[in-house]
Order: sequence, then C-alpha cells, then structure tokens
Amino acid sequence: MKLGYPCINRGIGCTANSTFRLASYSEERLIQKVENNLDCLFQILQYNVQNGFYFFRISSDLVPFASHPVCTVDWASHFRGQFRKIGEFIQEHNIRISMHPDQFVVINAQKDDVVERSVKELEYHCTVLDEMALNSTAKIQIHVGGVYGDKRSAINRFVERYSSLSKSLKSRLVIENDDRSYSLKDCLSVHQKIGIPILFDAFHHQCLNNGETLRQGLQHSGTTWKKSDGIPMIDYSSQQRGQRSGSHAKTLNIALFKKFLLETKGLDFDLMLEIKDKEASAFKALKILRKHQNGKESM
DNA sequence: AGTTGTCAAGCTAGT
DNA sequence: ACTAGCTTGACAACT
Repeated sequence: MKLGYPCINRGIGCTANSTFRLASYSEERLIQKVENNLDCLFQILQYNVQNGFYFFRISSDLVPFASHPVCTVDWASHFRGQFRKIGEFIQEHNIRISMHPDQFVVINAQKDDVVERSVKELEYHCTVLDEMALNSTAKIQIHVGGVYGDKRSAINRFVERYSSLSKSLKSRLVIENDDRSYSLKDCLSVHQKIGIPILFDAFHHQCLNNGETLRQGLQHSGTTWKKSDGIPMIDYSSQQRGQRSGSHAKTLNIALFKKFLLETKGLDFDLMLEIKDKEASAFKALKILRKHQNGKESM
C-alpha cells in the first residue's frame, strides 16, 4: 500500500498550485508561475520520497488557465524538459500519481458549452501526465456529474460523452463515488457499460451507500481496476465534528483510522488521505500503518 | 504589514 | 434567493 496526501504540502514552504487572477493574465506571468509550480512539485516529490509517501495528487492549478481561451502559450513544449525530469523522478521512485479536476468538470452536463470546457480541462490534465511520460496507472479522477432529476439519462450522457474522448484520456480516467448523487452502485452501473475503473471514496461511501459494508465496497470497486490501471486507488477521510455531513476532518482521527485498517486487512490499495492538515496527518497515518503491517507480518 | 473581498468554470442541498 | 461544500485558500487591492 502506498500512502499519500493531495496537492499541498504545508511544511516545506513552497506551493505547486500557485495561481493568479485572470484580470492580471500575461504570458510572462503564466510562465513564471508554471516554472515555480513545477520546481515546487519536484521539491514536494523529493520530500515525499524521503519521508515514505509514495502516492501524490498533483494540483489542477499546476498550469493556471491551461484550458482557458486566454492561454495561448504552448506550455507543454515550453516546459517539456521540466515535465520529463519530474516524470523520470516519479518512475525512478515508483511514485503513484493522481489528479482530480475540480467541480466544474461535468461531462454529462446538459449544456454543450459546459461539456466542451470540461473536455478541454480533462485534456489539460491528460497532457500533464502524458508530458511526464507516465503510464496509464497515473489517473485522473472525476465524479459522474449532475443528476438533473433523471439519473438514468444523466448516466447515459456520461457513457456517450466518454466514448468520444481521446484514447490516452480514456486510459487515465476513473470515476469516484460521491457523497450525494452517485453511489458506488451507480458507479458500478457506469462501469458495466464502459469498463471505467471506480476509485472508491470510503468517506463518501459512508455518506451515501446501498447497504454495502466498507469492506464489500472496497472489494467490489477493486475488481473494476485492470492490470494496466494499477493497484486500486482509494480516498480516505472522516467527518469533521461540528461541521455538516461530508466535510473533511481537519486532522486524522487515529481511532477511526485504526478501525479502517482492521476492516480492510489483507486488501491492497493505494490510499489518498483527504485530510485538511495534509502531510501532518500523513505522518501519523504512516506510523500507524507500519505498526499495523508489522503486527500482521510477525504472526 | 495586516486585513479582507474576491476569484474561470457547476451542481446539490440546506437555509 | 442565497450559500456552503467540493480536493485546496491564495491573490491582490486596500487600509
């Protein structure tokens, strides 16, 4: 099992998701930001390897405005060297990589312009991973999208639009069960139609499910990953007390995490910790995980 | 230097 | 009608 945290490192003093306002867009500004973000991404990955974190989610803000019409810079060519260097480091150290485009990506939307922007945004994510020369185990995770009062049609739209995406994009795209609209069961019905792997979000499953236990959910979603997709990825979080249902914990709840490890014993997956304090919780989780695994091995 | 309104984009549910 | 939340606050104008 590889363990990781998303997008931001709070300790090393640089960010790989630095952006700026559209109103102050210029080519120079863009290039300066991307250069900074790539530099920092490399630093974060080095830090992660030193500390035992072999799973990382790259921020969607790595290249600000990449899919916006204002951006006419050929950033992929311009930064090819840096992308390759990072990609080589990732492969050399066997780091697992994911990306998670934000909520504006809705490929089953009813409006054509929303779909068009969504596809462009997905292509941007795909280009980043392609430029790093990563194989199809590097994934782009999205939700199925909106429901619009008719889930069946909404799923059919997803299936239809998926089929028209590029080959590279299709090989990287995975769907994640969400906490309000598309449960694991819904995702499985999409999977049955097009074979897309399901990234199991354990916390979302707790919020929205059809009676499957955590272990059953994990096992079932795990079967949707082919060899070329790599080890199944999953998202983990827990409820922040006092916040509304679905909001992520500020820091890792140790008791709940231990319980999670016991319930999922023997299953293999790469674990993304969606916890607000990032690597601080990842350190705690790694310590618990190692103890847990040693305990198992010593039997 | 510190504070604060605002930021490309969508959808859902709660108020 | 408006807002919080989503994977994540950070930018940038103003005091």
